[in-house]
Amino acid sequence: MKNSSLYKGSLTTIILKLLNEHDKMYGYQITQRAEEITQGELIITEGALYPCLHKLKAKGFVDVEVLMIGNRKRKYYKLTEEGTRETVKKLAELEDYITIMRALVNPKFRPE
Amino acid sequence: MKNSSLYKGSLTTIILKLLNEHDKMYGYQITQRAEEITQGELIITEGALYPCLHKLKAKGFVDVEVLMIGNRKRKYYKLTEEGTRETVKKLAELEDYITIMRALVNPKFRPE
DNA sequence: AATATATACATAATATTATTATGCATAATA
DNA sequence: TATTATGCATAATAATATTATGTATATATT
Repeated sequence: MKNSSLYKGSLTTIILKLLNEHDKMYGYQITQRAEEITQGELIITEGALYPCLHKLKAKGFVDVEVLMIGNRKRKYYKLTEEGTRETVKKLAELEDYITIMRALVNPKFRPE
Repeated sequence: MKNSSLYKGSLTTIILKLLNEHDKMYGYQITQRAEEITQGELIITEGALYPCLHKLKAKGFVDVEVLMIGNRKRKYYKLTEEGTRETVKKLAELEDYITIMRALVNPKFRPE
């Protein structure tokens, strides 16, 4: 997603955070919301999105609810309690990552 | 490196930046310097390091010089001009990445 | 009415990136 | 003398994502 390898490994964190502030979301909605927030910068591909959602389900981090909208199905994902804890953990990891990368990249942020 | 998938995709950026401020470095030295700067947080494994250095060489981003230290060889890597341009590019990508992740994770940093 | 685009899910083949394990060898330290 | 540190390298495997493809309904455009 984006022509930078840096996004590799951050999709789960992104999805968890979006779910965390929307109560429940379906796959397509997640891609649209991510694009919206980043002003078109972050395109989540389906080949990455759906396997990731299925894995979150398998780990018990989300519950799934299928709704029919007209003749079309939507699969809504909602964080479980464990999923909420995982989100907190992932966000803390992101903070750590940014702190460390900042130190590596900018000598000003390095420890004495 | 570290128990977080977020680092996936950032090794090349890290190495380029370290080379950028050291004139020339050898592989083992890179791992030690990274560990030093991050106070032991960032462990670069050899299985990731050497293939990455070889790829930088193949792309013309570094020149290699083999020196014998006693009976032991060291392969020094030094940025080429193209490698320096690549470093600037990668650092800009890192800034963009951090900006976007911040927006995703913290509503305060989202565009209106 | 026909066609294109958007919505909505899913998976297979492939590529990228890294971990873990292994191998070889010299130098320093306990 | 045995362990740890230094120094390079690669193979097997795992994790993560891209690209391509498939299926289908809904909406907008010509």
